Amino acid sequence: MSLPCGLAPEDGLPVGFQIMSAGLNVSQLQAVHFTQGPSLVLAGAGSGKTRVITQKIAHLISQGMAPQGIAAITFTNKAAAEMRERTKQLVGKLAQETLICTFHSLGVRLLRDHGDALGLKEQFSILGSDDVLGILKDCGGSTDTAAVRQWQWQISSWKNDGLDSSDALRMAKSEDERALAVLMQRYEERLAAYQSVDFDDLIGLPLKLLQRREDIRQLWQSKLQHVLVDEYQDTNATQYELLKLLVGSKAHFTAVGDDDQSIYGWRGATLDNLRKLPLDFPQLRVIKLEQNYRSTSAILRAANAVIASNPKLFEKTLFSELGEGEPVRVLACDNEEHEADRAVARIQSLRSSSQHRAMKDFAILYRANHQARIFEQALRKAQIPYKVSGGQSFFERAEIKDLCAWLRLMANNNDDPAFLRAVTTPKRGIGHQTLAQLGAFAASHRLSMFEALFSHSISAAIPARGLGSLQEFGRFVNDTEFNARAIKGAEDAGAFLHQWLKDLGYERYLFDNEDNEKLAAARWKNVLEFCDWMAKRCGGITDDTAGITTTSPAKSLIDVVQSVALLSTLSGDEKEEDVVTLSTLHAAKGLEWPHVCLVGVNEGLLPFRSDASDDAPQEAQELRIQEERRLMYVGITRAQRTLMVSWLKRRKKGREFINGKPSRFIEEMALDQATVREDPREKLKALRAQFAQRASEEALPPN
DNA sequence: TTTAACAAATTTTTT
DNA sequence: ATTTGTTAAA
Repeated sequence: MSLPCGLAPEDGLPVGFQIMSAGLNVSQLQAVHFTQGPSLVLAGAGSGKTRVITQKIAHLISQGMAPQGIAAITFTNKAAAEMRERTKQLVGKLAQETLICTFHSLGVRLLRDHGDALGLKEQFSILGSDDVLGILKDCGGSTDTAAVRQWQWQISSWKNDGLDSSDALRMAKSEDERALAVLMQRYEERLAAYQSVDFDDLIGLPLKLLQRREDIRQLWQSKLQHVLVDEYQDTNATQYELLKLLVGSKAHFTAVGDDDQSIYGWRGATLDNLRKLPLDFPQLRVIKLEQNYRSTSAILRAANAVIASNPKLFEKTLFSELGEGEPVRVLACDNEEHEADRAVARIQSLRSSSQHRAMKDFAILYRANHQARIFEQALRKAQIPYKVSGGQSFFERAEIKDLCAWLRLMANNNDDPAFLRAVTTPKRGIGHQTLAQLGAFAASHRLSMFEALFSHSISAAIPARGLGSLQEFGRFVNDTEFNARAIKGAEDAGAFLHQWLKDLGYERYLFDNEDNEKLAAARWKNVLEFCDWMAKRCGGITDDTAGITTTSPAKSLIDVVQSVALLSTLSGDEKEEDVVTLSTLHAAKGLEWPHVCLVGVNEGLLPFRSDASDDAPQEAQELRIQEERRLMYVGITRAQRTLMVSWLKRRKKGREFINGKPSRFIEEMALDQATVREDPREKLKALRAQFAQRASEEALPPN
């Protein structure tokens, strides 16, 4: 492949450079080579963005930059893992020195190192969102899950905008907001008492830290020579502020993103960050990657047509040199079952046609998780292997959460959510009555539940019977021998875990509490798998817990479990299985497949519409639609060779059936009328139905 | 007071 | 269909 004109870099550059530059196009090379200031790389879908980032890391190193001085920040652990892997392929072991992690794990790192400046012990806990839900229910005295979710959501968005409870209180416009701000304050106090942080704090607190402590800020600014941010369009206000403080006035950073793929507005991401970048950094170099290496022209044309209805932040048009390809297919289905059958039929027919198509070449993409179910059934019936991504994560499983709660509690006795879970698994004669009493006592004395347990005045508050079992539990948790082994026992972590499970009687507990023998066995298997995974993590070979690479030789169980809240899948089990993928559109971002079925593309489903969103102001409605449109764009651009888009003529909504309308995005794809025809088999079926009906009409005597 | 059995409600997207 | 809240039994 010939190098682009004017940029032939052979002379005057370090050895190894030519290998690295091989195969990059002009704009990609520009993006890689611009290192002396801030740059924004607008990377269209499939334009080789990960390649640019990894090549840039390699380039910086080859220019003599210390690998430790480079940070690459992503949003998901998966993206971080892939980036580390691909960097390793370019620079070898040096990749381990580079900080390649998610925003959240970077936050963890900052807080573990410097959290004491904010009154946070090193052993703080990270709360998952259902821990948070539980705390808010307790603080707000409500059991209405839906309502509390709303509070949780509002508090989270305040935090994402960089507001704390006093800001919220000051700015509150209604009585409701004031009440919520007060609740938020109570929530903050609780977290402080529990020595715990939530997901949003993992960004907000490090930001606070860098704002307040100049010494720490200096430390990091001099440590980091270049920061690369992946999926920049997904950053929220606090993440942007954090980035600015990390890079300092030198502003050596590379933001890589695509405004057309911004689909996380609902969790605080804002395109303002993209808009503001050229204003905040006038010397910003903007580079566009417009050549797509993934999809055929037919697919890309549909994608461009859809996104054309959105206002443009930066003008850019993707093009492909992979040829026209198969036309995009649109399919109208009678109902969900029919749609699932059609998707299965499509997979089967493509597989039986000339080329050898693997199962892993296919993906079925949908808007919401619950849509997966019907496709699972159909695939199972057809004996097609599949995996569901973006469903329930391994660490969400009850049995895994049980174990994590135990370990968390050992690490941080003040972790009340962990306490509440551990104290009742297995059942030890302690019920909500006793726990409510303990909780009330703890709250009134501003203690965590564990502290309250051994407080001297506790016996007055709780009947002796319950207190006895509680304190026995407390002693077991703090069993010195166990703790010592958990904290240092790195090499025999596996053996320790098994011993501990036995002492706990966890296996018996699982089987006693589940009358379905098989299910209990599956759970137990999960537990064992989890233990193996933990043990491996503690082994100290190469460790990348929560996306942070550390070279420390051995880690304790406690260290490992503290980052589990950030993980969703057991990393390392990413074995390439030859199976069909079922995925939400959100979880599909960054991935690609030769053949994609985009299903349930209905008005109300793909531009998603909830009853609540109806009475939102006009402008907000429009922004919502734009984000849904980007979601459609993401879906279309996942496909390499063929794309089928289907919609439902009748669909279930809640309990009853309603008539379905094709999504407005289907029309926006501006396909040739000829391609929007129904599948030939579909026609045949319709004909048959007509025939049958006519026959029955004839058979029946008129009236 | 605890636990197990039973009834009812509920679905956007996720670090 | 799964999961949460309520009620009844132990």
